[in-house]
Amino acid sequence: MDATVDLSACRGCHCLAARRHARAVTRLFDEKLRPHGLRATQFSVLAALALAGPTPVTGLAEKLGLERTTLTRIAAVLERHGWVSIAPSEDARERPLRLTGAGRRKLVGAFPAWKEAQDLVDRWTDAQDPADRYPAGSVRQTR
Amino acid sequence: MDATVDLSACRGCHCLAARRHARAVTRLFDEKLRPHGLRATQFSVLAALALAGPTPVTGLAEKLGLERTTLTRIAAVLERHGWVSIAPSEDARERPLRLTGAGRRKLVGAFPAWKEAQDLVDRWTDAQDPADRYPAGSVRQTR
DNA sequence: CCTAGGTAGGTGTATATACACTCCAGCCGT
DNA sequence: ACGGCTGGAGTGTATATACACCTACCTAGG
Repeated sequence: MDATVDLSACRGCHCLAARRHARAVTRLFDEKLRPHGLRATQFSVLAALALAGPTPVTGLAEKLGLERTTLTRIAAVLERHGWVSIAPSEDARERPLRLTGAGRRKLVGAFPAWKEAQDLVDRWTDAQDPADRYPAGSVRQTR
Repeated sequence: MDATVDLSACRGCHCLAARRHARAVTRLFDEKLRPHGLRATQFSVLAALALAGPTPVTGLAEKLGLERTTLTRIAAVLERHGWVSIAPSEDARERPLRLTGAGRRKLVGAFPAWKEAQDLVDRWTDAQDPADRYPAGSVRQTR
């Protein structure tokens, strides 16, 4: 019963802009990391663990700004690959995640690829407007 | 064989920042839209269709900056709810997506909720630093 | 007409994401 | 010691996301 709403305001949707930007950047990082068998999210978790040392799931999730339960699933994949393991803890409720040797090697090996992607995005943000207006598709033109 | 890599550079990862930001913003929009039974992504698609009229999947995906196959899945959910349908086309390969009456009503009904979320993010970006450094969790403090 | 190639779209599979709910372990008061 | 409470973590379910692959349809050349 209300056709007077001005839907054109939706063109400036912050959520769409943020998601679109994240998707584009993620596709680039995934592309660079693919030869190493790592996804962008997985790289983030491994890097966070390398920098912070063994960390319980809840704390790590907060650090990364994602849901605790999401990190649980991501950690399961990383464990399956042998890149992280559960560290012992005095408090049996905690299950600190710890980078394994294989995980550290994987991370260090993938670092140059990560750096490449990171530098590419640096150059984009320098060249383009400060807002995050990456035209759709421009991200993949590197191939 | 290389422990000399400076992993601390990963603290400034553009991909993590973009994803973290998108997750936070999405959680807010989802929270506002939840009473209407809509997700942020779904709202985006409905709004895009309302503004552009019937559009083939590929074109709409480009407009929204997401993978064509991703839009296929999203569209399936929207169709299931009766909010979009396949419009006829001369070219039988194309399957233009079209907003249904129910879809338009759903969209218009959810618009105020969307606007609320949009305005909230406006205020954040005005108040905070221009980069997108939302401290983890601050997004949910509105509850 | 008929086939080769290109275009529009869907499927299989895997991961990412989050909410609601459940479970287990420690803690604390009586 | 027990019983409830709280905190840390996992599960069930649904959607989002993308790549590799597959199918259907048009169109141009023969």
